[in-house]
Amino acid sequence: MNRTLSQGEREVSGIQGNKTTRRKMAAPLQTLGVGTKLADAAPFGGPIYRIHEGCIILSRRMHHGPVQLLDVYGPGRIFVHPGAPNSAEVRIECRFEVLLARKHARIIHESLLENLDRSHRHVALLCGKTAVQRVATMLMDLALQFGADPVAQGKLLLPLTRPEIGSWLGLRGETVSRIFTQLIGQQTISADTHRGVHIRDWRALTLIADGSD
Amino acid sequence: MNRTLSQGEREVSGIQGNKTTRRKMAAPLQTLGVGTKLADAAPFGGPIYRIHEGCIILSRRMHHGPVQLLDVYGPGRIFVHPGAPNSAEVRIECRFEVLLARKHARIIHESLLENLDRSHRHVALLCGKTAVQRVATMLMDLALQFGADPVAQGKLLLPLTRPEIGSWLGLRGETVSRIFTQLIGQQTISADTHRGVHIRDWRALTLIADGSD
DNA sequence: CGGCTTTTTGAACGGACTCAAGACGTGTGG
DNA sequence: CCACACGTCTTGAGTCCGTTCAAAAAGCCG
Repeated sequence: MNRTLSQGEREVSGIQGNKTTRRKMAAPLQTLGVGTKLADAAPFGGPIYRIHEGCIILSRRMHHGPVQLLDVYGPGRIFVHPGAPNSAEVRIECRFEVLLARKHARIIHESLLENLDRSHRHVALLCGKTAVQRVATMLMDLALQFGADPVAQGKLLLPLTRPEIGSWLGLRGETVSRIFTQLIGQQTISADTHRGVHIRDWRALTLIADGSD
Repeated sequence: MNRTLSQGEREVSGIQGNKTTRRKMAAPLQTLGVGTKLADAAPFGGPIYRIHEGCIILSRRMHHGPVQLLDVYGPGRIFVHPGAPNSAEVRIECRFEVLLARKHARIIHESLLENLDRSHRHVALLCGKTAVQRVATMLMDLALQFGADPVAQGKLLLPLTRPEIGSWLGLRGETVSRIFTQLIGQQTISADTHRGVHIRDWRALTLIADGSD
């Protein structure tokens, strides 16, 4: 279900000469290990990745001190590194393909619109939802992104700590913690470790996320 | 300073044949009146506007009821109409130029990144700032967008009602109102009507916006 | 001047925060 | 295998900021 860190063919990275191969071949995948910081790019000219496996988190250093977590990128998403005050970090070992601005213009355009829409939904979440609703929404988002099967009560490995989830959702780590125990108490989710979460009642989660209680 | 509604050459709209004119000519400007709803576009294929004068507000119908205000577009900004659940409305009579996806690909790409960054800053605002900080930040944003001169204590005509400002900032209209009177009380701004605002102390506003008291 | 919408102001309430202690898990070395 | 230490997470009690609900005031336009 969810992609774990270590598996056979890592270190495929480096740019293999693929100029003379037949067109439409599978692009060469690169690999980056956990903790790697993705260097920020020249304004509007940064590299663009399509993530195949793993997880990248995007955050931003704020004016006076704290770090704001902005988004979590999972398999399938296209990551465009924004400019200066942002920084990106690999959280789950990451296999990805580099997209060229010229060649994949349309896909990049569409995924930028998608990311913008995602950010807008996140704004709506911050403006209109309570703490419980936010956590429920986040759990579903991560579960979908990281392939935990909605039906089969798939297990989800959270790529974030409690305070990081809090930063993302506009809450404190303590509040996130309280809500986890609350959700566990009412059998909506269960947890074997702090990071490993089972979604037991998907339907209940959606109801909570929408504020229907 | 700020562009008012009625002035000479309105109704320039409609597409004038400009095929045979010399290249790099000024694109024909279209005009839309206050209250016009911009029809939502086909997925990823909507029209793209560069705003020369006026104001467009972007909002979204939420799942159960309320409307979420997402952004306010002023002169100079490039507006890409997102898909289905979003809607856009002209708030100050608007003169704009239509950009073609093919021809202006680079500019559109850059402005998408800019809008995404803007949305990220807004998320940071919602996560980390208090009500006063939010209102101060918003006032500076609108002042800059609509050309109120920072030095000359320029007047700013708010294109939004109190509840709308509240929706944008994740607050209630009442709270916004309270903070306006508070800012007026401490001489940071002044107001001749509910919509017309003078920024009296720009430096103080920036301090408030950053949370330096 | 009347009727309307928008804004202001007030008092009580509540949800998330703060600060602090305690429990849990995880890795290390004996 | 156990003891210890460290970081993360949990839990509690009190506080604060923004909300809620309601009424009064101020604009706006006929």
